[in-house]
Amino acid sequence: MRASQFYIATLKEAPAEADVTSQKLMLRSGMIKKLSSGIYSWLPLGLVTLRKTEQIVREEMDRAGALEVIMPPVQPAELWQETGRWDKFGPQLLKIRDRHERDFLFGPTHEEPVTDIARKELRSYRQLPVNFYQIQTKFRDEIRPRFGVLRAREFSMKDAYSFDADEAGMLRSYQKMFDAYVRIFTRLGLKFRPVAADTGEIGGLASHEFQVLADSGEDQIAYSNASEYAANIEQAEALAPASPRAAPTEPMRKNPTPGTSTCEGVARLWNEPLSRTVKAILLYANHRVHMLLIRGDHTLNEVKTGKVHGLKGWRWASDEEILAAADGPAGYLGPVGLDRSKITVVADRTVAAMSDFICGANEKDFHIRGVNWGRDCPEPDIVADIRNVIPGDPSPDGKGTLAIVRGIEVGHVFALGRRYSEAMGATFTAEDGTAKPFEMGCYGIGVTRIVGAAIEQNHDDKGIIWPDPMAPFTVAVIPMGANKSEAVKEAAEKLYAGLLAAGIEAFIDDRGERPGVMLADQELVGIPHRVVIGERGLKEGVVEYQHRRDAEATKVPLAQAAAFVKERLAR
RNA sequence: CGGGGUGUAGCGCAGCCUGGUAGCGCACUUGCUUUGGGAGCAAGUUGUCGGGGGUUCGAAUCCCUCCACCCCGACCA
Repeated sequence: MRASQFYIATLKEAPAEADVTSQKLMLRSGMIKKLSSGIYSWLPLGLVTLRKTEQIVREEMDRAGALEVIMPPVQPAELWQETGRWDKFGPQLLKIRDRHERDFLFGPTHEEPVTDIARKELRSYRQLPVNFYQIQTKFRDEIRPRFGVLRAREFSMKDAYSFDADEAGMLRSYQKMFDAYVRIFTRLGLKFRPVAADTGEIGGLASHEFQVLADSGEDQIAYSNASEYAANIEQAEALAPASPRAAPTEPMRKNPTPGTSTCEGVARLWNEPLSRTVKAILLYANHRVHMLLIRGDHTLNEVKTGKVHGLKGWRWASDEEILAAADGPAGYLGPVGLDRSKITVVADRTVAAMSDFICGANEKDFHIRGVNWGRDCPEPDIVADIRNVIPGDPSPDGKGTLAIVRGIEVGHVFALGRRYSEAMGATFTAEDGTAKPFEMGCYGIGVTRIVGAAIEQNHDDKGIIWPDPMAPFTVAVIPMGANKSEAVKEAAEKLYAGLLAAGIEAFIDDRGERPGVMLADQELVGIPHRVVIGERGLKEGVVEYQHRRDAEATKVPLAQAAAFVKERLAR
C-alpha cells in the first residue's frame, strides 16, 4: 500500500474521552472513530487489522469443521419468549418495535435463532454432529460502555453453536472448539491462557475462557506455578486451611474503637496483623439476613457466594435489615451475641479455622478481640468457600501455589447441554427411533475486542506494536528526502516492489513528509518492521532495518534488503 | 439506577464568575524556505458557542428546561 493512496489520519492528541491505552491509540492512529457511546466506526486502517483477525478466526473454524452461516441481527421477540430470555436477559437486551408494533430485538447472541434452525433442519442423528458459526455484529446495551472497543455496546463476535446426539459427542465438539481457539490465539501472536470459568447465567457442564494477558485487564486469573491449573478468580477454589483450628489462648474482651469501622483501621489501632481480623458482610437471600465472615485481608467472592446453599440470588442487606438482624451498625459487626433465629452465620473456610480473632461487637465504636468459635459464640451455621484466592494460596489441584495475573476475556466456550433445545422443542430422531433434544455447545470470540486486547498487550509510549499476523501492513519502507534524491526514491520504490513481489504486505511512505512525521506515524500505527532508506546510507550501499521493538537499526546492504526482511518475518 | 462533571472549529483547550464585534495551539489551504525524529515565515479557511425557552437594548456568558457525552459508584460493613 502507498501512503499517498491510503487514508492516514493520525492525531497528536487523543480525544479527551479516551481512558485506556488501546482506545487512545486506536483513536490517535485513526483506526476507529466514535459515533456514539460504545458505538464505533472502523476506518480503513482499523478495518485491515479487523479483517485479518476475522480471517484467522474463520480459517480455524473452517479447519475445525464448523460451517459458516449468517443469522439475522434483528430477531422476533417470540423466539426469545420461548426460552424466557425476552424478560430474563435484562436491560442489556436492545428491544425494538416495527411499524406494526411487533416486538423485535437486536441480537446480543444467537442461541435462539440457531436452535430454531436446528429444530427445523436437523431431523436425524445421522446428520450430527453439526456446528454452525457466524461472524457478525452484536449489540448489548451495556450499563456503562467504556474502554473503547474492549467494552463496546456494538461489537463484532464470532459465535458458533454445536449440535450433538449425546453428551459424549457434545464434549468432543467442545474439545474441538477449545483446540481451535488455542490455534487462533497462537496464530494471532498473542500471549493468552485458557482458564476454567464460571458457567454463569448461561449454565452448562463445562466452560473455559480465553484470556489475553495484559496488566490493564479487568479479569483476574489464578494459575498454579507447578501445574496446568488456571481459573478465573471468580471460580478458583480456596482450599480449607491444612492445619486444624488452634485452641484458644486469649480471653475474649471488648474494647472501644471509636470511629474505626474497617478491619484495616482496627488492626492499625491495636497493632495487630490484618490477618487476625474478621469482617462481616451482610446479605439478604431467601427472606433471611445472612452474616458472611471473611478474614480481614481477604475479599468476598460474589460468584462463589451465590453458589452457597440458601444464598442463590442474594443481594446486599439494607441498613435497616442490618440493624434489625445484627443489633449493630455496619462497620462494627461480628458473630458474637447474635440472635441466630434472626440471622444465619456463613463463615469462610479460613475464618472457620481461626482462633483468638478480632471482630465487631455489634455495637457502634466497639470491637472484640480474642474471639473463639464454640467458646464465645456458636459454631457457624454454614462453612463455605466464599473468598477470592490470593497469591500464595495452595493450588486447588494440590500442585504448587497460586499466582494471579490480569487478563482480557476474548473467547469463551460453553458445554451447554439441553437448556435451549429443551426449551424450544428442538429434537432429532435418535438411533432407537425416539425423539431426543440436541446436546448443544456454544463458543464465542469477541473479534473487535481481540484488536483492543492485542494493543493493550503490545504497545509502548510511541504507539502500537502489532504482532505480525495482526499488523495492517507488515513492513514500512520509509524514504528520507525522496523528492530531493532520485537515488533514494528509486531504491525505495524498487525495494517496495520487491517486497510486494515476495508476497509481503509492504507499505511505502511516499507522501513526501518530513522524516519525523513518517517515523512517528509508522510507530504510532504500529507497523512492526521498517526499512529506512536515505542518501546517507546509500553512499555506503546500505539501508536501515529496525523492528518496532528493536532499540537500534541494523544496517543491511541494499541489494539484500528484501531477503533480509523476508528472513526476519519468518521468525 | 444514584452521584459528580463536561458540551465553544476536525482534535486539544481558553473565554463564562463580573453580559458588549468568538479566541489560542494542532490540523487544513496557498506561497516561499526547509528536509535523518511530529519544521519556519507569511497569508488564509473552518463555529447553529449541544437544542429549546426565558431575562435583557444586548446572552457563549445569567435563569429554566431538554439532550448528548465522560467519570465515579452499584458492595467489601
